[in-house]
Amino acid sequence: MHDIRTIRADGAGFDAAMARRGLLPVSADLLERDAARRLAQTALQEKQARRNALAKLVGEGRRKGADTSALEAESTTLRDDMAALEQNAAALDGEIRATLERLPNILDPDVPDGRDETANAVVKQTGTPRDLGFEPKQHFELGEALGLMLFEPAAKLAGARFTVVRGALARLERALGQFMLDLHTTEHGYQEVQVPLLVNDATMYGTGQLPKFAEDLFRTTDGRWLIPTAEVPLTNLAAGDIVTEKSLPQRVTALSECFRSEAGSAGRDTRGMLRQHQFRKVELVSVTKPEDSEAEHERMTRAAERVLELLGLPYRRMLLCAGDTGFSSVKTYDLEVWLPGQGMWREISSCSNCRDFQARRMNARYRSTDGKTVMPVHTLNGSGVAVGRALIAVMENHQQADGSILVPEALWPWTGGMERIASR
RNA sequence: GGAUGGGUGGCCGAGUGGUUUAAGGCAGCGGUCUUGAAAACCGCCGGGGGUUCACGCCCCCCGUGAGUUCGAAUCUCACCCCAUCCGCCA
Repeated sequence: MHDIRTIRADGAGFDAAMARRGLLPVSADLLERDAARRLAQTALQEKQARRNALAKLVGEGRRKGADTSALEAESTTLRDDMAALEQNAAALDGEIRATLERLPNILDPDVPDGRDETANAVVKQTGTPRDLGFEPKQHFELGEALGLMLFEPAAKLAGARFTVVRGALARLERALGQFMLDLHTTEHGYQEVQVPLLVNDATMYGTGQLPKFAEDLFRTTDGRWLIPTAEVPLTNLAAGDIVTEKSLPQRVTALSECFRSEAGSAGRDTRGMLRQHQFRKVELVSVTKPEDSEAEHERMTRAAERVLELLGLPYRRMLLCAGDTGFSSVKTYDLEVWLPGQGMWREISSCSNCRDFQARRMNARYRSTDGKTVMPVHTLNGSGVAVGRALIAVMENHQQADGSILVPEALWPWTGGMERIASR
């Protein structure tokens, strides 16, 4: 949510920022309504002041036993005028708000121009795709051959975009999640949190899923929403709070199920478990002072990269272009992992700095140590990393010619020493 | 699902129609004292908005929304949330 004052200060600059997102100018219309709103509000407040004064006079008059009927009559006539002005101001305020809450965040100057993912920039690459010495298989070929990754039963139970994983592969996925969680809590300073997977409207609004992206979400019959990422509950932990400057930064992480309707991606990635209605993800969320968010963004992205490095997975860090950067983000790094079976780099993590955009929506603030100012915090979120996709990446990168899969050594403590997954 | 009790500033908590301009405490900030710290004492100290070059002045906010009234934290209605007990339940 944008501060109308920044638009007042530089409407042309704001329009230029929105143009980078491919949006038409809105500042002139907004400022016109803003001026009208303030006019109505000022007039209303003058009448409220008069009413307050009259009420005081009536009170004093009655105590003395004086006739106050003239004062009361004036106050009564004020009421009608006030109601009209109040309605006018509230309507304009609602219109301004309705526009503002659907406008995306202002992009960081670092973000390259571009309409889609083809304009994303490679920031760096770590590890190189290895020549396995044989024709690599895709994860679902490996999984089905092992008899441990099943799509027919999932379709029977729930439909398309679900997967049943069994046995050693199920254990491997569980190990991946535990490994990531333990890494971030013990080495990267994040506190583990268990969060609700069902949340209310206000929570979805706070992180920016609502009101614009309801069609991407699942809704329950009692009006709640299934979280598409733990970013939603983790970030909203700060909603409505004023915290002390000293308590920042706050870093939290959760391993959670995520639910996405995948509306609009019909036909994409239909084979395998790359794009599911339900998947697990370890999420990282940081709340910082404004001046710290940029450094925190790098730090968080490094934390996610560390996961891939320890798993021996080649990856590259992408800086998303204007057209590919999400609604709430000013700057996003995607981590793309190499999938030998697919022969492609695929997203496995996305780390975003939202600055004060979500904080304003959810009214999350901090008080400076000198007690003088209260300001919105900055919020950041990143996958650290997607567990289901990590399972795919481990399977495809560590597959052997015989169709077995070597378990990365980093996972052994969580796999009970299981070092290889093979059919038996 | 049923019953009862609640929701007041960063936190706790008083406040049942008009000196509430929301008491008091805690925390925080500044100061006195001290080698330093603590304690004690003194002062400052909620949020949002309008207006003003500024000082300041004004308006709104006591869970949310309607209503009654000259006037509402206080009265009425609806809704939301929390706690406890009962029922059901992993």
